[in-house]
Formats: sequence, C-alpha cells, structure tokens
Amino acid sequence: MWVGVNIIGMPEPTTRSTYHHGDLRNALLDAGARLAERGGPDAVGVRAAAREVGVSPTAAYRHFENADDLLLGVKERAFQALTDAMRARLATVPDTGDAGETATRRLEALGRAYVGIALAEPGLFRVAFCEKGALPFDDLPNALAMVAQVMDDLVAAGRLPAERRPLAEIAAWAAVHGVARLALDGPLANVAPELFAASVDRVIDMTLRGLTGEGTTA
Amino acid sequence: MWVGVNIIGMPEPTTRSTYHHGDLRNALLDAGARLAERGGPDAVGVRAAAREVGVSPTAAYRHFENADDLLLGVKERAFQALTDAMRARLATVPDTGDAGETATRRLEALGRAYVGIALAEPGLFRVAFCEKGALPFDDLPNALAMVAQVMDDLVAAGRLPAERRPLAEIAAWAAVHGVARLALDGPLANVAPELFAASVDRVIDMTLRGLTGEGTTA
DNA sequence: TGTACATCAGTGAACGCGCGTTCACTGATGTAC
DNA sequence: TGTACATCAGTGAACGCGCGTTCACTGATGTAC
Repeated sequence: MWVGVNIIGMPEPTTRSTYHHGDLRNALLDAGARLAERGGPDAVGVRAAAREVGVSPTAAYRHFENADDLLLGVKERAFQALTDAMRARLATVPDTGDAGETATRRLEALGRAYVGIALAEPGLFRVAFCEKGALPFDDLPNALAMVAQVMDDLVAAGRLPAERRPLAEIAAWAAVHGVARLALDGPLANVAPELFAASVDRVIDMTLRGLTGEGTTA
Repeated sequence: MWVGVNIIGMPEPTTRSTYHHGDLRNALLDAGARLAERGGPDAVGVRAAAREVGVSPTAAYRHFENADDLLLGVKERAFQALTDAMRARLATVPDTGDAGETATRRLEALGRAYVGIALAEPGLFRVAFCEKGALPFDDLPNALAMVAQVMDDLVAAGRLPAERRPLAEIAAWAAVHGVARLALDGPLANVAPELFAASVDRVIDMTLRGLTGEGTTA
C-alpha cells in the first residue's frame, strides 16, 4: 500500500494509491520466503502469499502459472539465502599461514555453518529441500563451488589425495546434510543439546578424517 | 467387509456382516502405511485411511485421538518396516573368517541397504522422517542396535579406536541419511544414475575411512 | 438357560476451513497519430 | 502537445475440493441376575 509521501530518492516515480503494484512478482516471492521461514513448504501458497502482500489471489496468476510455480520460485530464493549465509560464515575463517591448515579449517567451518544455518532457519531449509520442484543439479554452482574450492585447496596442499578428490564435496555435503535433517525432523530432534553438539563434532571429525586422514584435534 | 463364508481355520469367530470390525485400529494403521507408501506424509489422513478400510471417518476417532495421533502410529509402523528391511539385508552378509573384515563389510552393507531402502520406499521413508510427531530418541533401540553392534565389533577387532567409538553409529547414520535425502528431495534427484551410484560409493568410502582409517577397496 | 440392559463400536449427515483456480470485470498505463 | 485506444495489471465473487472434526444416532456385544 503506497501512500503518496514520495520520499526523496525513492525509485517509485509518482504517487500511487492502488493497482499496478510495480514489482508484484518479487513481492510475492519475498512474501513466500517469509511464509517459508515461518511454516515451511506447507505454508507457501498462492492465497497466503497474496494475502501477505495485500493483493487479491487472482493477481498472483499474472506472475505465476500455478502454485507449484510459485513454490519453485520461493525454493530458489530459499536456496540462495542459505548459500549467502554459508558464504558469510566462510568469510570469517582467517587465513593461517599454512594453506593445508586453512583449507581444513574452512571445510570444518563450512560443515558447522551448514548445520547451524539449517537449525537457525528450519523453514527455509525445509523449503530448499522439499520434495516438490526439485532443482536441477546444475542450478547449484554457487553452493557447491564453495566446497569444491576448498576441496581443490586440500588437494593442492597435499591433504587430500587426488584420486579421492572426485565427488568429495558431495560426500561431505551428505554428511552434514544428514545430521541437519536428523536434527530437524528425525530422532535427533529433542535430544539433549550436549548430545547433539557431540554428534555434530563426531560427524565433522569423521568427514575430515575420511577425506584427509586427519580428524579434528579434539 | 466380511461375508459369512467362514473359512476353516480363520480366527474370526462367526459370521459377520457389518459393524464391529474386530481390529479396526490395526486395519487403519495398515491402511495408513499403504497411503504412506503411495503418497508420503501428506497422503496419510483420517478420511483417507477410513476410506481405504471401507469405514466411516468417524469410526477412526474411536481408535485415534486425532489426525496427528494416526500419523504418529503410521510413522512407527513405517520406521519398523524400514528397520526390518535393514535387518533382512544385514543377514545376507556372510561371515568371513576375519572378525574385523566381517564387521567392516557389515557396516558397508548397512550403509548401502539404508540408501537402497530409502529409494525403494520413498513414501515410507518420508513418513518415518517427517516433521510431525518426531519419535523420541529412545524409541529406536532396534534401528540403532544393529549399527551399534557392528561398531562394537569393529572396536573388538581393533579396527575402530575405542576413543572414537562414542557416537560412531550416529555419524555413520548421518552420512547415509544425507545421501538418501539428497537423492529423494534434493539436488541429487534427477542426476545420472552412474553419478549417483558413484556418490554413494564416495560417501561409504568416506565413512569407513573416517571411522576405521581404511576405505573401500575400489 | 433366558432375559434386561449397559456399553461398545460403528453410521451418516453436517459444520467450517483454507486451498487452487477461473470468471467477467475495471482502473491505470503507454503508445500511435 | 493532445487524444483515442490497445494493453496491462489489478479486483471481487464464485466454484469445487478434501480435509478434520462433531453431532445425534443405532446395531451388536457382553454381562448381571
């Protein structure tokens, strides 16, 4: 709902009361993402998103073919949000002098970030990995690129044998994805926090050790 | 619907036309499991289960408090079915003379069985690990006991250092659970079969190596 | 052994809900002349 | 620069659907005497 205040510097051209939202598609996707945060895949729908934006349900059909189409869009947004959060966390890992050490710590940080973000944003995580509208594998260069880079660094530093390089990112991904899901929907929910923390440590250690031969120092 | 044929040896006492099903609770759970197989968590409901059994929806409320209660029951059944399938697969692993070798092969077999069963019964798997009605951790002694036993065998055979024994079953579980879910709902769906098979191999190898220090022979 | 009666385990109709989707429509926008 | 008009992007009412759940009910069963 625009009231005609027209703050200087706003991109909106003129006063606008109703009709012609301007960027309804994106507004609906944002609304969908908010719904996803709050209620997961089941909460994302045409009517709910339209209600959230303050527009009639019919309006959404100007921008999305149907409900699945909307969900797919929201899914991409959710995936992007999770990827961005990963990248932010990765950026905080300092560069020790040692390339191998740095790469190892980065891999560990990525793993912990993955689990942490999944638990911090369960709704987005569930939407990103819900059954409907599976993203094609090729759509995730960003997400996988971070891990792939770290794996390459490990190989370059001699910490990961080249013959075990292929698919290493997928193996590591699977491990942390598994704990995350077990903690969200599985039997690891409602478990004592210390037990869960120890489980994550164990997974990270197993993953590092399984790839590089050396686990965490703990 | 019973017609009064009364086959010799049937546990049903006498002719019965309608009313008093006899074991409606179990019939509804079975129906729920069938619905789960076909359509996952969303397909499991009071009306659908009653319809499947051939009974009015109201009748279900004699046996279940509400829809969530039914789902919880079906979830337990799904979990049990998956566990049974795991046990059956485990039983096919031959005992080589070497205890350590046998335990290692068993662990690998369990991992492959887990992924295979998840893909063979996606509906049951999704119900077993759906958000609603998370089973308490203590409810899975059966499922975890198999893995725990193998881990104990590995320790006894000197293949798994005792200090890394704690939570080893959870770490291994997480890894295979992760690939399974990525293949069901994630970006590993729709991937070339060879790539997926190689990914599973990679996860198994990483898991074995991360625990025992030795991977698969491939 | 027979009968009255409480209890059990079903029926069928109805309620409200939120959903996806379609219909005919109308106000706002942009463009050709 | 002004105007006619096509097109665009919304509205509001309505549809049918399947769901969970509740109501008053009734046929079948088991038990006390």
